[in-house]
Amino acid sequence: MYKKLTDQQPTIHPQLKGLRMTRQRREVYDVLMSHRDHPTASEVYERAKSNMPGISLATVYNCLEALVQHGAVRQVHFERESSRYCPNLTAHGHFQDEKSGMVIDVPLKKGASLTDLLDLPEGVQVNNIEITLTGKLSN
Amino acid sequence: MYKKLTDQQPTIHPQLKGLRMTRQRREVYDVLMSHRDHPTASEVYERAKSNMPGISLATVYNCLEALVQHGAVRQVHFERESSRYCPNLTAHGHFQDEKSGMVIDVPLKKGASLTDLLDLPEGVQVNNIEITLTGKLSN
DNA sequence: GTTGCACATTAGAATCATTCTAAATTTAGG
DNA sequence: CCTAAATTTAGAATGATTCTAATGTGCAAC
Repeated sequence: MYKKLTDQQPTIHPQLKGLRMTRQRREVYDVLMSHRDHPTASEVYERAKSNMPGISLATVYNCLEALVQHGAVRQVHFERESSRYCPNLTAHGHFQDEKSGMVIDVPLKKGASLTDLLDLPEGVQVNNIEITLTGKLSN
Repeated sequence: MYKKLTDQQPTIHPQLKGLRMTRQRREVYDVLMSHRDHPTASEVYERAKSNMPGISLATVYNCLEALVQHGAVRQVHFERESSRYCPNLTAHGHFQDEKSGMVIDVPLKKGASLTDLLDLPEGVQVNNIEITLTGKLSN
């Protein structure tokens, strides 16, 4: 279970080193770490408001951007739907159920590496990879 | 070299079977097949206008959607940028250069299959896969 | 070859996620 | 405690895409 960040214990989390810690960023980070689904910015906003009623949507966007830039959180995209945010930093892809819209993490099999599946041209430096699947979750 | 579709020779292309062939759909399809880069809807619109000045942007969107539904063309997404359209129907991913925005196809190594790299839960039916890489094209 | 009608096209308005703006506030270092 | 630089905020702006409703057209059936 994720333990909420407090003012007393501000930045133990390695991913947040070097990121100026504001109340709003802490709250947004807590929202992501405690639910661990794949909320959109608006969903994060709704959740954050329950603890911090005055927070604004623009701030939620700003905080999410800062967390993404620092590598504390990843952005996930399906088509041109709203960006979703994922705190799982291991190499993995995402599956979205077409009916419900629900997103789940899809781990890579261990030892597997995407880059040796792909025929990349010489001299490219890959900074980010997204693997997104869509389909039906029959169960 | 792709040979333009004509009214005389309307629908030899297997991917277009069952799709009602209008002048506009033919034009949009020709644009995609003859350049084979990864244009956005607006770029397709600009190119289509040179042959068919009266075509509208809404129609280009409609035609692209129809071609995608029929599996004649694929949509490609980078973050929340405009959708791009790709006539390459083989299994492959896409790489986008961060500086220029240019997109290139990244083939899978032969014999390779993405699904046996991934630890998918039981009973999921995968209908679509996108593999998108971003980074620097150093050369 | 003609016809009918379901499906397409069109211009412009509407939508909606996201980014921008500029003023007020807050953080963290000294 | 003070200050500079960064952050927050409400609301406006942006921009890709979709919607609307009126007009036009492909093509299957005759």
